[in-house]
Amino acid sequence: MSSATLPTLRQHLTDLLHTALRSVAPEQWDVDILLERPKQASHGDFASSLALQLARRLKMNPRQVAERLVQALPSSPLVEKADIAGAGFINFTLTPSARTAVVSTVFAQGASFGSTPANGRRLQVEFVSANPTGPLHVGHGRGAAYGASLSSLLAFAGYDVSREYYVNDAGRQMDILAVSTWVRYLAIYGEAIPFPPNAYQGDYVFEMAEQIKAAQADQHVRPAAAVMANVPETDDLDERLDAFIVAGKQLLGEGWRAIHQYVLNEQLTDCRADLEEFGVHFDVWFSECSLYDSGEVAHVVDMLAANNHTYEQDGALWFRSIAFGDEKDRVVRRDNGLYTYFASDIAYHLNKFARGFDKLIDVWGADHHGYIARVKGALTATGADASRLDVALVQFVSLFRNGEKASMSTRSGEYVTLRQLRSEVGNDACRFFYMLRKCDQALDFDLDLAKSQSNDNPVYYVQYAHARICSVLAQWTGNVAPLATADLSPLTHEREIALCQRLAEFPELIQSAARDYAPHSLAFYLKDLAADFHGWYNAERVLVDDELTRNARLALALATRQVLQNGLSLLGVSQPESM
RNA sequence: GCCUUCGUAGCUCAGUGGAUAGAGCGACCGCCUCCUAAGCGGUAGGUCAGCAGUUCGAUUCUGCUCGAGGGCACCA
Repeated sequence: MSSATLPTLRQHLTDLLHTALRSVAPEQWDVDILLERPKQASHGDFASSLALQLARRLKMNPRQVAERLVQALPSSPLVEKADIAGAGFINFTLTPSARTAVVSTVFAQGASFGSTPANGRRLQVEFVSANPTGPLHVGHGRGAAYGASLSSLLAFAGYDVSREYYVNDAGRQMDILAVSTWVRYLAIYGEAIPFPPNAYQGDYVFEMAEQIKAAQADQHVRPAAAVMANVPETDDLDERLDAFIVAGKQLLGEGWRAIHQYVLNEQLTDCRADLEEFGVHFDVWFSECSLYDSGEVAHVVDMLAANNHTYEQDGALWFRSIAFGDEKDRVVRRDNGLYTYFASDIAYHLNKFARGFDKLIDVWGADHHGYIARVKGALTATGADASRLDVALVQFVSLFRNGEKASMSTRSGEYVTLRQLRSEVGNDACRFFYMLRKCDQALDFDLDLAKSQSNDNPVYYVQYAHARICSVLAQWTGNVAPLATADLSPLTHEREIALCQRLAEFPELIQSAARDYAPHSLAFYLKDLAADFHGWYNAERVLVDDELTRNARLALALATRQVLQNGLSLLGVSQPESM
């Protein structure tokens, strides 16, 4: 059985049905022939509902149609029989050699089993893109795990994938972090200023203040009274905070830039290290500032204005978003002359398109969903093809501690960081746990469960299957290479056939998971694969005396290990040889 | 009010235009002189939120109702 046979098994059966169809009902040649893998073993390896689809069009009894189709079915060396069952299903049962052929295929293809050759299509996945204003929290962790697994999956499925992090280094949030650090720094020098309640409160702000003191000494110290002189007495907290920022810029001059640069660099470095430790790598870190420096933001706004897609009102410049399906128009340039985040985001996406990607995938938090219409609208207005942008919305993560929902405010500093989670639960369990929900589903992360009962995490179940196979192999002293061509005919038990079927599903699973941007389905597949293996392992011994049987079972075990490795590595989960 | 994600076993969640809707946890009963018991086998547990429509067939698609989360800034 050649390695090329397996991926086309489904196609082969489809061709057989097509031939039969041309003979039975030539005028229905265009009917879509669907083949599915039945849930029940008694329904064969593949099933088709073609007869049910045709019955009405032919005004015939579905079972009658099925009978004619089966009679017209060409014989195939891969098909043992084609039964008619139920209302008119045609159930194909493969020959034993066709069923076990997947084992040889896995041996032949190894780490690339399940992958698709490069299709030449370039694709960009942008994810995490958290403001560099503090440590990543467990919500970012979900985006990171999802984006990384999705990227790996798409690359495995043949796309040329670029992973990108958009660094919001231009906005007010960075100024708030800088001023937060400065106020803490002043406090160290005894210049006590009431800390703005809406500034960043986390401990890392104190640490950065200490670091700036150590590196730059007292050059940024100004009298508290001088700072407070700039801050109006008002209950508007945002207004007060902005006044602090203005005071900092005025009193410090170049020193403000130094602090701003320092905290940005510090947070970005920390963020990158955090993600790399989590096995999440980015090819490009794209700076929002660079869009301003290059003039791209101004250019895109001018372009929109030149094409009459904007108007001025209340001193601000508005994009006619309604004309492109949004629910209201949106400001691109504020009355104070500054561009909005929206403006730089339009420029950013145009920049992405200009880089030649066939498809852009943005991974956003669910709270950004209202943002999709305006971004796509603006892209359309500039003449870009907005359908080339897909947005994957990842629902929220809620943390539960002692059965109670934990606070998750970045500003207040009361949140569990990704680092804490990783150190308490472990990277593998984290990566896998995040993939146990589809991204549309809100994730309740029970910290107590994840910490105290981490052994219950399904990731260990999957890894354990891998370790068991390694253990069997270690006790067998033979040479692995010849197993590639082992006679597989001794693989006749129900569990062995089921395991082979599961292995054969892997390439299809990769395809559908990539198509649907659904890496979670890979996690569920791996659980199923591990279950099939554990069941077989308990029922049958691999290292039996009979050489033929032993070699066939070793080959099946090794093929299973290969698929576990291929799948786990896509999810960024390690494959320990012993546990 | 509008947009959006959900509603499936006691709990947490998969899944599908098809045949008898699944897993883990929890409960109960079993399995290590034998390749790792972080494992396996079995039992119990369901009005797939509700109503209507499309269809040969709907838990799946469409519409409405009810319930839960999220979003509706000259913040990012």
